[in-house]
Parts: sequence; C-alpha cells; structure tokens
Amino acid sequence: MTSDIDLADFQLAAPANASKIVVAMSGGVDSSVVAALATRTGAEVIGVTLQLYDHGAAVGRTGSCCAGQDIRDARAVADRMGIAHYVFDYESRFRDSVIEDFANEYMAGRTPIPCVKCNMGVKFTDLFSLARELGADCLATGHYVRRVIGQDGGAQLHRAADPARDQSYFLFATTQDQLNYLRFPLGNLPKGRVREIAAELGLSVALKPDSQDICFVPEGDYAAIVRKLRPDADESGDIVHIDGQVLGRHKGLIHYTVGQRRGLEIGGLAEPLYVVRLDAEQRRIIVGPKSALAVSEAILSDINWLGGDFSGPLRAKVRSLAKPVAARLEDNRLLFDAPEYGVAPGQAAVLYDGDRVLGGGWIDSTVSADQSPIAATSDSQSLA
RNA sequence: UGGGGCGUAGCCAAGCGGUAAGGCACCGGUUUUUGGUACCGGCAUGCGCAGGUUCGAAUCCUGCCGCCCCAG
Repeated sequence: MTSDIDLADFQLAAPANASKIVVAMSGGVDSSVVAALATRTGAEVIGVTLQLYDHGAAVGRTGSCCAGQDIRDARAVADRMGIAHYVFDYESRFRDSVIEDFANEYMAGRTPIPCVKCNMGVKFTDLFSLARELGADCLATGHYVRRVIGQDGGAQLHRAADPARDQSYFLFATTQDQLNYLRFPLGNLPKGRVREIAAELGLSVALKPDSQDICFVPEGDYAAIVRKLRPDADESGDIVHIDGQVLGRHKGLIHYTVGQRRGLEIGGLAEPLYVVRLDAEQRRIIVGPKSALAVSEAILSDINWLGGDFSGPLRAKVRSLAKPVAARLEDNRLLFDAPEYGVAPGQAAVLYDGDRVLGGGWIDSTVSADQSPIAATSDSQSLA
C-alpha cells in the first residue's frame, strides 16, 4: 500500500538509491516531514540544521526556529529517521547578513523583510554550498512552493498548491542556479496533510505550533532588537500631516511603516490617519487619510528574473498577504493598473504569471497616484 | 459681578424628560513565517459641581465653579 508519503517527488536525476539528499531542518514540522519523505525515496539523506542566533533567550521558546529547542527537535527527528544530522553554527553569518541589515533598513526609514534576506543568504547561499560540499544531488527545504519543470526542461518556481500556505513571496530572489538544485516536496500538500504525515510517522514535532513573527525577535518586540543594535533608534520626531501641519510627536521611526494606522496616538479626527511616508533624514513621519496612500507605481531595485515573460501584463504582490494585482513592468518601474495602498519601501514586489513566479524586486520608492513621488527619504524625490 | 454662549469618555461629538449614538485614539482577539492592513470585540452606573422639581433628569429649575464671545 502506497500513499502520498511514498510518492513525494524529489525530482532526482539519478535513481533514488544512488542519490544523496540534504534536507534543511529547522526543527519545525514542515522540514521534519521533508526529511521523512526523503528517507522514503530510498536515497541517502543528511539532515542539516543551522544554528542562527542566541541559544540563551530562545531556548524553549515556541514559535522560533533554528535555535535552542528547535535544534534538539531536529536532532530527535533525524535520530528517529535514522539519518545523519549536522548542526552548523552560523550565528555570526546570520547576524551580519540578516539582523544587521534588518536594523539598517529600519534606521533608513524602510521596512525590511528579514525572511527574504535569510533565504537569499544563509539558506540559499551558505547552506547551499554546504550541501554541495557534502556531495548532495539536491537541497530540500520545507517551503510551501512548487518547483515545476517547464517544456524547455528548465526549473520554474510556482505558487504552492495550497494558496493559504504559499510562501513564494519570500523566495522571489531565488536564482535560477539555486532553483536548479533546490527541491520543495511540500509544495503540493495542504498544511493539514503535512501534520497528518508527521503524526502517522510518529514525529515528535507533529503538534508543534507553526513558527510566526520574525524568528530572532522574542515576544514580537522587533523594536527592542533594533534598539539594542542602534541605541539612537528611539529618537522621536514630528508627525506631520501631508498638508504641512505638525500633529504630534512619534516615538522613533522604527515603530512605523507605510500604511500603518495604529500607534500614531492622534485622535479627534473624523477619519483615521495612516503613515504615508517615513522621512529618515528629518526624522519625521508624514501622515494623511487613506486616499493619500494610493500609489500608481513602485520603483524597484535589484530585480531578480527567473525566466518567463516580463514585458506583458502580469500580477504583482507588494506584501506577503496581499492579493496579486494586475500590473506591468517597464524597466524598473512597476505600474499598477489600479492604485495600490500601503506600499512600503524595503518590501518586495513579487511578479507572477498565473502561478508562476517570474521574479521580483525590492521596492525602492513609490509614486503617489496623485503625482508626487513618495520615497523613503525626502531628497530622493529628485529621482522623479 | 453688563449682555450672550458653552461645559457629555484621552480627543471630536449626538442626545434636549424615559433610563448615555457615532467617529478618532486606545486595549484585546482573529488572520499571518516580515512590518502593516482588514475584520471582530471591549472601552462613561456616567453627562463641570451641589441642591431642587418629577414615578423618572445629561435633558427642567436654583446656586456655585470653569471656559469662550461681545460690550466696557
């Protein structure tokens, strides 16, 4: 009797029993199931866990990943599967490429996505070469995304079958070279099924809660992390309405992002106020009514292309949970068919053709649907 | 110490004799491998204070306090 447990497709070139698969094990349910599925293929499987940050504070904390208890969980799963398991200390690499960048972005008045930086660097660059050094044929992860072989034989990146779980937004910067080597065996499974498999196989992590929030931020207090790294992060400044009126004081730029409504502590108005722009140079935040958030285009940088046709109509997602909207790309300008709201510099614009990820870029600045450019800093308006 | 107006939650504000709308802010929850958004829920035993009338007052009456405007 075979089930989907035995049918997971690792898209191996050689027969499974002659292949070697490295699985990135975070200690969560998803990557644990990937490891289990990999062993079912008959291939040699090696589990690798990266220790990414602080053993101290994160030990025992639920909802984290790649630290403390998570590493022990990964080890337990590997032991049960009877596979080799290595733990590598990548704390300094993670600190430099993800946490420092996170702080820098906030200080510059931008809103970072550390998960993408982590995927780009530590996971798909460092862990990637590690897997190659171990002689693996591929590197498998627990991401909910599909790797599809196109008619030309090339690997494409597609949204997960379970749209509620799709993580393609966080993987837009994956290069073709990386994609050729990566495998995402959970892309066709609903989350519920993954937990069932974990339970069927008796994995200790079957009931472990999903990780959420930023993994290296305890208690959801990301500002505390930035504050620790950049002591002047809490310096306050003016809250200025788009009409020029100073409405109050803010408690540090890092606490705000474009499109944010709560936390301004300005009441007495008929309509809610939203953050329209962060001005890092003058340490001001510019606020206005919802209509002031309307944006007609986003200027992108560091565009990554995964193949496909960029020139025609496409769909773009400017937040992980946003619904993809119709747009077009002209050079580095992403033009929305209809105004988009709450587009924050530092976030990613991920471009789709149906389910296929064409690539994406980082949002550098935006252009108000009215006329004037909205940038992270005031003087970059000269870009217009 | 002449005339007029006003005092309802942190802010704005409806109600004008029948047992405190709404908005903003704030708090909580849902959603979520980023930050937000959105949605749902909570938020004045109380209407400047003290008396009085009434079955019943934020609503009527009296006094006091405070603020605003006009006139001096």
